[in-house]
Amino acid sequence: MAETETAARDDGDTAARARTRRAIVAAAIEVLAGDGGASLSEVAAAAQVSRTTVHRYFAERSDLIAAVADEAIAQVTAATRRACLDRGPAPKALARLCREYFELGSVLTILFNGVVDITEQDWARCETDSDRELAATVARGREEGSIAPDLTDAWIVQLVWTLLYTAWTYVREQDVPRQEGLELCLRSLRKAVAA
Amino acid sequence: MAETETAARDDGDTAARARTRRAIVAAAIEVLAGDGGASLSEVAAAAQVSRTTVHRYFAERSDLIAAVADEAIAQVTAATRRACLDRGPAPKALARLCREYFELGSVLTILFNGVVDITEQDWARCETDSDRELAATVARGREEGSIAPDLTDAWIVQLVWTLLYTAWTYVREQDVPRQEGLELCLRSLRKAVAA
DNA sequence: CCGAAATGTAACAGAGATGTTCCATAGTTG
DNA sequence: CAACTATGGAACATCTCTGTTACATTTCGG
Repeated sequence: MAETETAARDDGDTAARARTRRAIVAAAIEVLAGDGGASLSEVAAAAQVSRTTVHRYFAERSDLIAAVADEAIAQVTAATRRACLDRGPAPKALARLCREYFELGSVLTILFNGVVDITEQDWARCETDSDRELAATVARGREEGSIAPDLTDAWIVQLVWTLLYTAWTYVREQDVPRQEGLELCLRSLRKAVAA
Repeated sequence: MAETETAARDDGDTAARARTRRAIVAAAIEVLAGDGGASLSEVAAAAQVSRTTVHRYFAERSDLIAAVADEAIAQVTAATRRACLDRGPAPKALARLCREYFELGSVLTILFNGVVDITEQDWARCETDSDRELAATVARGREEGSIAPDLTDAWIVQLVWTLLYTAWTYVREQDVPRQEGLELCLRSLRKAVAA
């Protein structure tokens, strides 16, 4: 949900093409979250489209990956906005952000695993605007005295992502209700960063 | 260090062959930690051995992967033993374990990423004896009242691995001293699991 | 309904990795 | 030295994935 227009439209697309393009990107996110090295055939199958069609929209594999990255970042940006990080106490804001990010599911995995594999370089989530907002909130909390002064911004940013990823893994592998995973994540984060 | 005999010897190996076999497995661990889909040529190059030689020791790729997995688990088992989990307060024991695991470096990454990719199934670290020991220590801490009663064993096990992985990533990406990453990891874990 | 747009099917060439074989060459050991 | 071991190098078939092309078929809007 919340597929706006970043990688969803190539401006020049008809409605039908836009639909197909989004279906492919969405399928790619799901498939690549499970296996970063998945073939285009698998993506095509997941999108219920022929491999040829995938190539019609994304000439090279890297083009699809780029679209996936764009879409993922767009979704994270939207989720960050919805969290209204500048409102209320910093710890509460972090919790709101986690709840929003948690809903992103596969997008979370894609980003955590370093844009799938983009250049095989595993540069993991490079600095995004969202990460900077998150870091700023952490800094605010530290000044307010609600966040531990001995933890760096970068560490806490990393920690948030890690805990979310852990929660998803936990839910998937332990076959536990989503909400339970999320609650454990929130509890652990709150205690870990508390002043 | 601590390469005992799990995947290092095929019993029937001369000293020379055992050396080569271990060099290949060690190189594979390093290379595959960086890229789970790395080719055998890359592994061979890293081991300073020809690709042919790699195939002499490991007929198929999956054989090498299996040897890597065995070696990784052996190292984790040894590290777990060194931590003497049954000694002292549970939180202290967990910290000792983290310090030991942290030293494993690439082995950590290999296991965290699900034995590289073994069957492409991303079954991530399945239950090992070490994990069970870790879980038992957590349970002990909970009974002693030193570990939060509202966090499940499985969650904390997952958390330990994730935090270690995060610490490594943090050190690598933020170009920060190893010890600083480790300390942040320990501090976060201690606070997160505290009763 | 008709035509253009969108998709599917099939085939192909090329790149890269795997796994195998054969032969040559170091190294080691008796 | 001589025999044996371990390794390197090159060549090969095979496989999978990628990217491209040509042609047939469906779909949908005017």
